Amino acid sequence: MRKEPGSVSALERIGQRRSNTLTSIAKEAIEEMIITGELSAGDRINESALATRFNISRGPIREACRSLEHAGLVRNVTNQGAYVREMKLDEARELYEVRRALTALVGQLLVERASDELLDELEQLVDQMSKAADEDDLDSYYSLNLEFHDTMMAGAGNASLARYYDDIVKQLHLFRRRGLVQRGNLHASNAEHRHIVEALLQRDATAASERLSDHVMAGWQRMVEAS
Amino acid sequence: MRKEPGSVSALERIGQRRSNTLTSIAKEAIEEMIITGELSAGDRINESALATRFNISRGPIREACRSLEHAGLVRNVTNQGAYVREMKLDEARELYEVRRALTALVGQLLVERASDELLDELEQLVDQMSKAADEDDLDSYYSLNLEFHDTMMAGAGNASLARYYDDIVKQLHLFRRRGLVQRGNLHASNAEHRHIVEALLQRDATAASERLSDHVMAGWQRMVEAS
DNA sequence: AGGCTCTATGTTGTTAACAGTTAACAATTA
DNA sequence: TAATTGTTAACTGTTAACAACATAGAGCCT
Repeated sequence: MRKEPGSVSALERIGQRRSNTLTSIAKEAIEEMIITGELSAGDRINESALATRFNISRGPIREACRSLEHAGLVRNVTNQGAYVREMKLDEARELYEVRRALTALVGQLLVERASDELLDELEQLVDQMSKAADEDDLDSYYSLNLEFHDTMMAGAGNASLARYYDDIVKQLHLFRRRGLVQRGNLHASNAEHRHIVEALLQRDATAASERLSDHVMAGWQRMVEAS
Repeated sequence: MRKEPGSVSALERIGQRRSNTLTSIAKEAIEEMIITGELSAGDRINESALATRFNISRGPIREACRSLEHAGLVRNVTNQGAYVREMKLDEARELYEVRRALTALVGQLLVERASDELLDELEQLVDQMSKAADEDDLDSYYSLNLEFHDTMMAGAGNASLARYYDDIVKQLHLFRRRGLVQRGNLHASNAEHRHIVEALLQRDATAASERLSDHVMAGWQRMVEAS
């Protein structure tokens, strides 16, 4: 078997496999296609087409789809194939409710377990986000926001929780009503962040979980209103 | 077109044939083997052996294992195969924390959405459990307890939440320190149930979620202490 | 004995081919 | 024209075979 020069990134990774199996590579590739929107909700996933595109056989792709099915990103219909899951409004609301509960738990755990250094870090991130908001730098705000939530999740020290949370966030990408964060909402959103960090600094579990809960639901409102 | 006596089930049979792919059958079979303990934590799942045992080929079994991997019941190691997941104490504690958060959410949702009829039903179940506890009828208590929690979950009206909850409960079967409910604990456990229903009847969201939360963690304590 | 290489065997990863189903389209009929 | 019926092409479900890898054990050396 020889390597062709102009191959896509996925193809390259297939070439240099040793620890990674084709299934896991296919899974990540398809997952990324879904999250980036290259495949959008309702689209059919053609096994043969994907297989030839990746220069592999259908087996690994079928396995990947099974995994993604349980992750809620793909829907398998017998004799008809795999479709990218369509996320209705009600389903998204359901997921946001679960997200809210998990986020509240993060708050409780952080109050118990967060080191002072981690809280410092969170404060700094809020400051940086404030600056980004002032400058209307949406990209920076977006990635800082991600880092803020990742830092909190890491501090909670519960890997299962983190996995479920990631799962839900990925599924919510299927509910695209555009605009993740609207311009005018940046300061409002960050005010909530600051409020959250204050509760954490005071080691107030009730306040922390309540404010995180509110933050999630406010995000839901912002998303829905930006229809 | 006339209706034949036996043709009523034709549509059903077609529907079953549609939904029953070998993969889904294998998945349910393996899942059951894991939950019942026929396969216990750490056991290796031999694809070929299972395939010959089920009289099918390895393909569907591999797909089933991929699905179960994402469900947290199976662990896949490259070039080495699938193992039944081993659940360490810390992982079980993590899952119980998530379970606690989800259960608290059930309480909040029930306060908002539960019909009076459903609350009646819950009250009756508590009474029946009390009777079963008096008679030391462990089996009855066990199934009533299941029904109690299922009823609450159904009343919460959130299918995603229910799926995640089920997932977690299935995983926790891998953490077998025997004794699900100890004899002496039946009345204690049911007192918590009654306490929960009271909060629901008063439509007190805070109390309901707090008591459900406590109930889960008490269950964890009972399980750990029954080492 | 203890440790090493090397072979043999079984198991997994991957592929290709076959069989059954679906869906779209052409052909037929009224 | 509209509806129904063949017909075909494409796709999925499943299987069987091949290649790559891992493990256990025999034999060998020190």
